[in-house]
Amino acid sequence: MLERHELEAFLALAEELHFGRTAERLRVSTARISQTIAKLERRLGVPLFERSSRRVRTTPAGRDLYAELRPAWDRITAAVRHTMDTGRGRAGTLEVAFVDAPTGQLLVRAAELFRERLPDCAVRLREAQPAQVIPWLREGEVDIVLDMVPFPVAGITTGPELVTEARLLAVAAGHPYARRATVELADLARVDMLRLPPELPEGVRENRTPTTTPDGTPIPSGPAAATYNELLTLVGAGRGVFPVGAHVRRYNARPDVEYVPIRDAPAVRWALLWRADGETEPVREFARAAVLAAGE
Amino acid sequence: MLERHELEAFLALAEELHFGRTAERLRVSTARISQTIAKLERRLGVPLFERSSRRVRTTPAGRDLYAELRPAWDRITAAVRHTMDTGRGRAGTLEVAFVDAPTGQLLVRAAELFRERLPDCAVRLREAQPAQVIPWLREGEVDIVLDMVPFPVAGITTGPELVTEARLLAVAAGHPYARRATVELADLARVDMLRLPPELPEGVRENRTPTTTPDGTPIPSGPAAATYNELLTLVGAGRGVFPVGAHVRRYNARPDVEYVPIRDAPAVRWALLWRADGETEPVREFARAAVLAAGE
DNA sequence: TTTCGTTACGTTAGTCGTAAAGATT
DNA sequence: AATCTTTACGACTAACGTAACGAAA
Repeated sequence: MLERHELEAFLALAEELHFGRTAERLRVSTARISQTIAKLERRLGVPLFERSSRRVRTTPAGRDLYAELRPAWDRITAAVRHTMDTGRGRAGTLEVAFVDAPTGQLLVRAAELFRERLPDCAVRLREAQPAQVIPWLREGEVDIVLDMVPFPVAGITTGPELVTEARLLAVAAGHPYARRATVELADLARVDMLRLPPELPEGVRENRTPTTTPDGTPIPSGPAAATYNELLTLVGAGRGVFPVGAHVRRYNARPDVEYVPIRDAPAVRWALLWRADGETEPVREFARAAVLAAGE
Repeated sequence: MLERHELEAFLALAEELHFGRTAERLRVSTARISQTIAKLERRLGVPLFERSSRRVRTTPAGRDLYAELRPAWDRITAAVRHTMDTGRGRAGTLEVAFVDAPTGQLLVRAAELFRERLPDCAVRLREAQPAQVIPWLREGEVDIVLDMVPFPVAGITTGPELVTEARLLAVAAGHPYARRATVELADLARVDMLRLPPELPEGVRENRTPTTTPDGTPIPSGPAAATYNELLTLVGAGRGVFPVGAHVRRYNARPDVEYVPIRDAPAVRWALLWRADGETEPVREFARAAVLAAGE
């Protein structure tokens, strides 16, 4: 027994001595920390913390346990990190994915620069669908993904921003907006916004496809779609609109879709993502190479 | 990352070098070991084992990882055990439960003997319903339960057998079997067998309330009930029959229920149960005391 | 043909967040 | 009254077993 999440909750709480900060640090709710610690104490049969709503302190048993657990757990995480570093290191294969086909171009250049620095580490480049990004990173299916940010997901690190571009609205060629030079966020209240798949967390979806205009007016929802081709096909068929980055104008020109700048929308930002505990030397090196490639 | 079950699967497989034995040792299916290791290797990006259907060997990376993880994990488990021992030890409270009221008598005597050996460790005795035994042990709500065995549940240890007694069939006072000196297992095919709650695992329920006679004839099922009082009430109301230990004849005599020995049924055996990783000094001491109390 | 590891799939335990309640200063 | 922890509850992830499959001797 003694699950990983219990161990980490105990160690973090013993250091923070505050449920709220512990929860924040571990990116979970305070309720979860409370219940995790309570269950652990029941199982061990010993109170590990004295707490009131004002003060949290370790008991002697908690102090002793912490003194043993902290170094042992550090040793385990260090060993795992070392295994990852050497295994996927200079002789392994770095798995890199991109979410939107055109942005993949940047990664090809990055891979060339990367190869000069770590010639023995191969790079494999593939496309990921939006809903695959999180499970693929979590399961180690890929090491790095180039995706839009912000990407507020626990356990996933956002690397340096590589590209910033204007945000355009993809609309059907025959749509009234298609003839305008620009639109505004407020205009979205009068069109249907296509949706990303429900597997994506709320924070990510809201950033890509807002549900309200800046003044709070709801934006109607259209159908959901899993891939960019599906989305653009739906746009072309007049089923709704979808915000995209400016590069699609060049890479995804289609007769049935027009792209209109959204005057007051925040820019589209692209960055590399990786598993927080998967930050190996090749990952860091690839991130450096990608920054160089983006600056060219 | 690196969950407890992954860590233990890795360590066990590195020692056994055999998926089947590893699964058996950890009390899970071989399929689970295979998938757990595969996922771990994907996340680390390194093969940890070379395997064919004939031979399993560690890779160099697996060997190195094992050398670090084994001592660190041992240190963690030892620290947890030490915390449990001292916390619930000589100055704590041992939580003991029994499933069937009359068998609780034995525990009262055991608690007296226990107190002579560990005078500073209090004993609290309570009754548990059949469906509570597993969650109560798992969550540390109780440390020891006196229950019928066999009790084939992962993570729960069966201690020494304390009592063996004849198995009787509880039948309604007016039932034809009530006038017989004995019945046989084959006779069960012609009555409704009351059922224990579905939360109980298959192995435990089948032992208490068989679904077939020895020659494979199905035994009809009656309603399920959660407590012994409910069960006996249903028996008295003619809703079905239920196998019990001989002690109920003395402790649960009721006008509406008769108890008839089942000539060819295995004896009812009682033993202490505890969480496999909750075997603290007080637990071992209480088990010794219970053996002495049973021998009186 | 037997033994052993892997893949596929449906089930369920247990972790999760939200929200409301309770406690302490 | 404000701040912090605990309890309650419904949702969903992911670990689980069964069973069918595939590979090696």
